[in-house]
Amino acid sequence: MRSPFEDLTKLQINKLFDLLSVHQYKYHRNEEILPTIKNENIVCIILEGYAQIIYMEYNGDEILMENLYKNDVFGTNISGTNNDNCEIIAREETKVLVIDYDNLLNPKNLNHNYFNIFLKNLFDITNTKFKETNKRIRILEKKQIRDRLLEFFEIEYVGNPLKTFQLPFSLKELADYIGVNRSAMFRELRHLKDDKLIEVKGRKIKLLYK
Amino acid sequence: MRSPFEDLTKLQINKLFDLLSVHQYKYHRNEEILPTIKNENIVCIILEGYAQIIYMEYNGDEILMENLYKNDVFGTNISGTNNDNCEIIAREETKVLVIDYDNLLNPKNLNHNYFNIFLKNLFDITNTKFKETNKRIRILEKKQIRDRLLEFFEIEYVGNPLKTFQLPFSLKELADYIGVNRSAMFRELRHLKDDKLIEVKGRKIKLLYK
DNA sequence: TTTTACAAGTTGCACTTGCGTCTTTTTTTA
DNA sequence: TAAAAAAAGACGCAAGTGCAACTTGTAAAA
Repeated sequence: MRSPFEDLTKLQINKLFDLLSVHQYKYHRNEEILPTIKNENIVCIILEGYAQIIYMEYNGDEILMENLYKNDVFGTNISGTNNDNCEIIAREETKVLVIDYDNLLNPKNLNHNYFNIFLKNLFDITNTKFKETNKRIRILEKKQIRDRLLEFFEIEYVGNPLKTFQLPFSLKELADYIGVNRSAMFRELRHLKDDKLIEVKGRKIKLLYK
Repeated sequence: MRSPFEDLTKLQINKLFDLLSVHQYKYHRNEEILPTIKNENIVCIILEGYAQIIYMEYNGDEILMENLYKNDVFGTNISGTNNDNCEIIAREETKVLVIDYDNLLNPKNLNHNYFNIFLKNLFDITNTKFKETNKRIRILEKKQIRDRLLEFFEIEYVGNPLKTFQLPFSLKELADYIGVNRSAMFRELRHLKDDKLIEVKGRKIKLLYK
């Protein structure tokens, strides 16, 4: 993950924090991050540690929305994932930087070169996240599990001449990612194998079509 | 829709176009936009007219991904919607501005105030789009039509004290938006009515719960 | 007005999927 | 190394959904 502070010196970073009147908070393992101000328009950066965005269903179910590691950017105006029904939980000792979004858009800031570098970095980082989200939309729009899997392969494969790739996560997590029941996904993977469209060895998948 | 050129004078906009060595293209009704360079990292802005992003399924189906009106921003690094399998079609006489994404991130540009204003505008616009996309993800993640509808109401309702709102589009389009079969959605709306959870009058929906 | 087109609404059926439950395998922790 | 936990894998069943085909309503075009 690219750092939002790329191309900035230590001195510039300090100036930036001052300019944006940022706040820094520290959280312990399993502590909730920003429970009080989560409805403000803010942008946050993980300076250290590891946290998770958990979405609370109206029926009480909890869904893992996002893993947040060092340099990850999140916030109401960035992803919209932390709304009323979200909890952000530190999973280890975690340091978070909080920036007011409206302050971030203040035209006066644009006079400072270090701010502009920072803005450019944020722009690039959020665009990368946005692209990932749109990939997922293309998958979730499909009505059938088979189509979702094939779309996922299409996206992961992207012209890899070996037609083989390693799943970036477990099959259980893949089921969550493509939004289907785990055991139903297993069944469909088996059908794809039976139809000689793919080969599966652990997390390694080989495409036999195309 | 907010303009990417907000807070910029005519003169500044001209300077900006020069700095970014932008290209302008003009398309006729039903002409494909940028068929040749669609795999480049670019950011585009609709200067005039109206276009659509169409996604081509591997089975030949065509899906409307996005409507693009004046001032709309799109491109490979912005939404990722225009990839290999996408066509962008002008639906009337349409003028498009094309900017090279890497050029947009060139640190030298940051010395120009008008560029920084433009960057800030783009940042804000794409964040707004990103938030919308994340709303849709929250809906599409649900496994059942009922849950998708309730999540949609949750998002549209957002504390409206009247618990009543007007659908921003037709029921057919709503079915596409929440990614389910139209007639299955109708059935589920009826069930929600039968269970006295909602009242429906045309496109007006009243929530009876909460 | 009549015609045409499209959205809204209904129904039956087949098939897909979610879900629970179970066994086996692999990985992690003690 | 053993024990515990998590992931992988399988399966039956009921519920939910997609799909096709149809009717009704409504709004635009001839």
